[in-house]
Amino acid sequence: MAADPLSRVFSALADPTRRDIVARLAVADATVNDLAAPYDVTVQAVSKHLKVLEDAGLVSRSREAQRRPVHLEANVFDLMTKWIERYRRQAEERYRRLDDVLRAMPDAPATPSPQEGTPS
Amino acid sequence: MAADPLSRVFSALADPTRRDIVARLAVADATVNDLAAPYDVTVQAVSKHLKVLEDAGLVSRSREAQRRPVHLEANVFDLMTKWIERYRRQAEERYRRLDDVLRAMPDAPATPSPQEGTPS
DNA sequence: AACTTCTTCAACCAGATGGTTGACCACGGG
DNA sequence: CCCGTGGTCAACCATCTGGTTGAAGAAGTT
Repeated sequence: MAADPLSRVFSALADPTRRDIVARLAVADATVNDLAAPYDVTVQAVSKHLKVLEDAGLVSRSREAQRRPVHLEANVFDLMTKWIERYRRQAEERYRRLDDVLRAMPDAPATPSPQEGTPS
Repeated sequence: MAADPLSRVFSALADPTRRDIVARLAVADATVNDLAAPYDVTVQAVSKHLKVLEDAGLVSRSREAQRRPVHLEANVFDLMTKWIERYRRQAEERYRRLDDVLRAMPDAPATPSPQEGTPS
């Protein structure tokens, strides 16, 4: 439970129910009961899901009478996006470089494309 | 284990070791033994991690003599990025709209901007 | 003060997860 | 042919996770 922030965010979104909750919170804030309605699990289970999302910083809960409206904190998405983009870009960059190497291959017979394989 | 693709990808990246493996594969393909070297866990454990990454479609393993070079499939990142961006955008849009509503508040005494507003 | 509503806490349970050890399979090199 | 190397499979273990039920806290309503 004491994992790094990135792990918590990824882990929180690794559950379909929690992703659905996030999707609905993107439209409007909602109470725990509202959020629990569509699913056939108990309210307590949804409360637990919200705790996971809250620990990940994806959601915040305020107080309003006996209700606890849940609010989506979209800015935490940045953490993930940055991580993802970094390695995606890096991988693509590497791919591009490999292409260059292949294209500039000095002692290649005649651009050995996969289609015209040497017949054993 | 039979979860939807998005859950598998998020879940796969919810582990620091696996994220580190992805980070290293973004630089260059590597064998299981190479990948296992830096961590103080057994090679079998790393092999399991790779299986998780493979099931998520983040990684592919080819055959080359007795070695099994692991390759990063960066395109699967798109799945996540799309999901994230969608709801981030939606949440920001909602935020913006709320701002508009507040700004256009008809029966407001004198344009209650956040700075000078009496926040209840 | 008593009651109802919204929510969380606590204890429990089944199944997934991350790790271990030990055996095994697939190669290439003597 | 046998052996060393690279990798996986199988069984086992501790812990985490998502769900349940039951009780309790917090804040309005009557």
